[in-house]
Amino acid sequence: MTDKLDTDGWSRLAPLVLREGETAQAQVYARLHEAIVSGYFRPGEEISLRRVAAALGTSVTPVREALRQLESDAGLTVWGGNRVLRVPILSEAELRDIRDIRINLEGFAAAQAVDHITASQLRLISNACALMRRAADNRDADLYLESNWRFHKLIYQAANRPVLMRVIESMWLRVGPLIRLAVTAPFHFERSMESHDLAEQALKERDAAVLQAAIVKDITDAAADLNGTLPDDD
Amino acid sequence: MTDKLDTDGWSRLAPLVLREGETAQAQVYARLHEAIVSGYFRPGEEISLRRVAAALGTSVTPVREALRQLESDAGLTVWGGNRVLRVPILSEAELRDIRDIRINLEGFAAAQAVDHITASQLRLISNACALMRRAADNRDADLYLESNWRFHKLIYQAANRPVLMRVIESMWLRVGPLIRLAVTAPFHFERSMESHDLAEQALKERDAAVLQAAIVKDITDAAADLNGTLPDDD
DNA sequence: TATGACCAAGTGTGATCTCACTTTACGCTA
DNA sequence: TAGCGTAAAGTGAGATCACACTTGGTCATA
Repeated sequence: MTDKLDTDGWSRLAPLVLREGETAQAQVYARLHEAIVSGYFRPGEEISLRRVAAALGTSVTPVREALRQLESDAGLTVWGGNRVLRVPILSEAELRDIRDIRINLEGFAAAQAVDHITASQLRLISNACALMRRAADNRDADLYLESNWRFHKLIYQAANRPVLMRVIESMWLRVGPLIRLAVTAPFHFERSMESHDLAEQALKERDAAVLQAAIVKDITDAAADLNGTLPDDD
Repeated sequence: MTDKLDTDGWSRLAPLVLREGETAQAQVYARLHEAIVSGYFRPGEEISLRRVAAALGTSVTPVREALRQLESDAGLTVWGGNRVLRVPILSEAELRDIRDIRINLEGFAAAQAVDHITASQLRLISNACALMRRAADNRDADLYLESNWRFHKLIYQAANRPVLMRVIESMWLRVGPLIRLAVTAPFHFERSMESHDLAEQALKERDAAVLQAAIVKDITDAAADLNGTLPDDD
């Protein structure tokens, strides 16, 4: 049993600490959301109500609502006649679809960020970029993915667009399980960091056009690497 | 009791007909989704678990999951400390946010549609546009809203982008409760139909740039009218 | 040994119940 | 009459149970 758990993401799901003022359902959702974005679960892996409930130490009720919510966000999809939930296996068409949405929205958000960004926000972004560079040098995938998301998130948050931010997050949720596989692509770190450096520089110079182009390039390159992780024939 | 029901959207919620192969939860979600997009509920109106369950003839369990899903789509939001769900009252910032997302994504989808659209799809779109024109002439808000959504939906569907379509739908879900109020704005029908005619013509001529511009103009004009429906001070 | 039938374990779904909390309305008191 | 306090009704949250269904393995049979 334990050996099975060690090979997947279940072992990383620590029991819930119930805080007052926050529902169990919201915490379950947050845990699973983070787990999926971080790529703890492999594409195609089954997510069982009772297993999640057992791992998190709650009943199935909050878990069901959280899973339904994730299904609504397309972070999970129902599978067979059994209606079991699985981490989605994206098709090439869906991946292209997501890439183009990201290009449109994240490019727009980045351009908007230039007008509103503050010095302290810029400092946080630089820190995230530096952390990401160190992770890339050390080939530390976990740290890289975490700081990569933080880097992008901080930029888009500077645009001060809550609805837009939420849509962008949902796109990351969809590609989350794949990103971990993509960083193993040859030269992924190097090419990705080129775009990130470019973006950071453009942000400092408040050059919206260059920043947008850098973000678009980053997304395009990443999508190409993601495409390489797809099964050849399916 | 009945007089109260007639003034809001509850009376339009007919009891569920349970079909096999489809979960009760999915049907509840579909019913409420349609009701919100169609503007059956006013912004700020409370949606109670037990009232929905009673109206639809099910227990609260499927309703809770459906409502949670709608909350995830931002079709509903939690209100006070009571955690009661309400139809969202959009702020000016959120409305602008949604407008810009729509401009980016629906403009892109329309441009993509030009390359893929078939003759039969074009015919359906023309039909929807004609229906919408008739509704505008008759000042028939219900028919107008329905055919308006069908018109846009058919165009975007021609782009053949499922993920993109879903994101666009979620934006319409958010503005749904407001749209019904916006059609009462002066000259809304006339101005809106100008853009629609322009879009239909561009689609026939397969002119992506003109089509995209027409869609963007339609969204921009509608957003201006929607802004007029917001409470003056809140 | 290969194959088919059956049984057990696991799955999501939906109903029901209890609980804590908020809101509302009624009645008592000053 | 105005104000306050209490009780009742309504709210969502969470746990638990029964049910139908799928899946997996095992055992018996050919």
